[in-house]
Amino acid sequence: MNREVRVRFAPSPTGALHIGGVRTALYNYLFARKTGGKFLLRIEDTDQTRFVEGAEDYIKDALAWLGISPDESPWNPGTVGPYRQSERKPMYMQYALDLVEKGHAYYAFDTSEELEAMRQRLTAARVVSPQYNSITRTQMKNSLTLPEDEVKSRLESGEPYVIRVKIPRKEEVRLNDLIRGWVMVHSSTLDDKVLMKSDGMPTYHLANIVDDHLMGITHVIRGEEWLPSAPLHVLLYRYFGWEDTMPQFAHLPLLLKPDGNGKLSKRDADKHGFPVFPMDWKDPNTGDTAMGFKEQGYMPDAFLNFLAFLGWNPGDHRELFTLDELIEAFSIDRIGKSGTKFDINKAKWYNEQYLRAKSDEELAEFLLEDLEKEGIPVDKEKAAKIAHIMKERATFPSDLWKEGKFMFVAPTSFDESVVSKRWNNDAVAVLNAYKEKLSGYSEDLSPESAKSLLEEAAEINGIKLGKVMQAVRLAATGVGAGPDLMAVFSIIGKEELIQRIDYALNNLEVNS
RNA sequence: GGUCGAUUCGUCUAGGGGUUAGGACGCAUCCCUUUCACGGAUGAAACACGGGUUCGAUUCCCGUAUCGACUACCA
Repeated sequence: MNREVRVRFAPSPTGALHIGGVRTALYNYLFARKTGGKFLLRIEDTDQTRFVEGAEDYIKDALAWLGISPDESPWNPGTVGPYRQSERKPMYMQYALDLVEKGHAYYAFDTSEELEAMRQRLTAARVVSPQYNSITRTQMKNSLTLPEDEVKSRLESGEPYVIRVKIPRKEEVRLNDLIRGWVMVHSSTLDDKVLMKSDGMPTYHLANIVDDHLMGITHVIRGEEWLPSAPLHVLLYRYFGWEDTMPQFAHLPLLLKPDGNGKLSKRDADKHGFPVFPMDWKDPNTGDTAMGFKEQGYMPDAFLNFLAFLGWNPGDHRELFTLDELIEAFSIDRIGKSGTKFDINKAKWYNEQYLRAKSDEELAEFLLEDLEKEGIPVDKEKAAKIAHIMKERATFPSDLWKEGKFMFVAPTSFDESVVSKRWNNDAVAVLNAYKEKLSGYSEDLSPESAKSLLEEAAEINGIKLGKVMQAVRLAATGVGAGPDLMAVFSIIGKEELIQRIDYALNNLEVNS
């Protein structure tokens, strides 16, 4: 039985797509591409009370930003649609009924108060885990305990009901997880989960089995939080008679908080000042905006590379992978088992690697954008030159402007520690001489000419250039560190440089 | 509490019955250099614990501990 691989990413539109979800989508995508299969996107919106406006668009946009493109989705449907569970609503009841007919499910009429009372009763009786199961269902109001005609009349009268799966009392359920190996669970620890809710919508458990079956899903790659309910899903496949086409399961390790323990959450993001969402997300209910990797300056290829390595590795020492290379190298058996703590430093490092690999022209585009916002007109050629000397020291594209601001704006204040250490009579003498040399120089300043003029200025004063270099930098940029100074001079130009030297000479005092 | 899962440097991880336990991020030192950064070199840094099995265990088995997930008419 060699079916075409079909995998799905099935988020629910209840808010921004979490980074863990993005990684799940990525692994599904990589697996599909690697195996020549299909990657589907299915929206799991069976809980109408949790629907959040804009969440679906967010999922779509976030995946698009990263280049994780579904082969089938609500926006480019294939032949097994619809791709939103809310739109598939009419399909589910017949399957639930089929299970009732086969004796694997039953109607239950208990109100939430009655359920609560049951739990309290069991807790009081010191039952360790109060649940609706093979024991307790005999004391509840359902089609197993009620007379047949009463069940019928309740159903006909329109009384609200749910359909629950009837979990056998004693049975060993086993499943062979692609990542974890054999997992065995005894049915006595499972409960009679609700399959159909009283609002006529299926729960996740029913919907995902029915849809995965109908959509021809061959592999279910999802988060570890689903592992405990996986045995239930196996049982459902069996009850439906779909065991021979049951997908294989792969439960991914969780993404953990960087410190301490627990699942990575938005709270951690705020605490540590890094994003957990791919893009900015404005909560329509609170109006709060949560920051995204995109807006923080992470580039999609870098972010993807970073994400792929959170729980997976290629088995060799390579670190930098394009999407195509990831596809080529990917395999499920190289996914780790244990939870992965989130380290934003690694994300930054990846971003730096990708930033440096970009051409000066590409980076100039980012810089030009920022400059336009600041109202500073600069031509492309100059922007590219600046990008060239700045990119080795930038983490984000926005650093080009932030760290290179002095290229456009003359300093009006000077780093005190550098002033006190380096601003001396020698520096003043050299700068005065340099100023004159510059004034007498008729051509455009190149890095080479800037340097030779400076060397001359030092020489006529009998001063070694190295001794005053820091002061020269200070005068021109206001700080003691930065990219190659002669390149900077060439870029800002002769006139600007003279003005800056003048300003420094007039405003800085030589300490004795 | 119960069920399930996990456990190699601070972090991400490779490895797997006999290794100087490898790499990456971060950190430190040195080199390069007009500074910072980049780059290069070097260094500190790990098999959770206890029992087995074995000539030999970090690796296999069993416990313990710790951490996590799940335990809804949420997904």
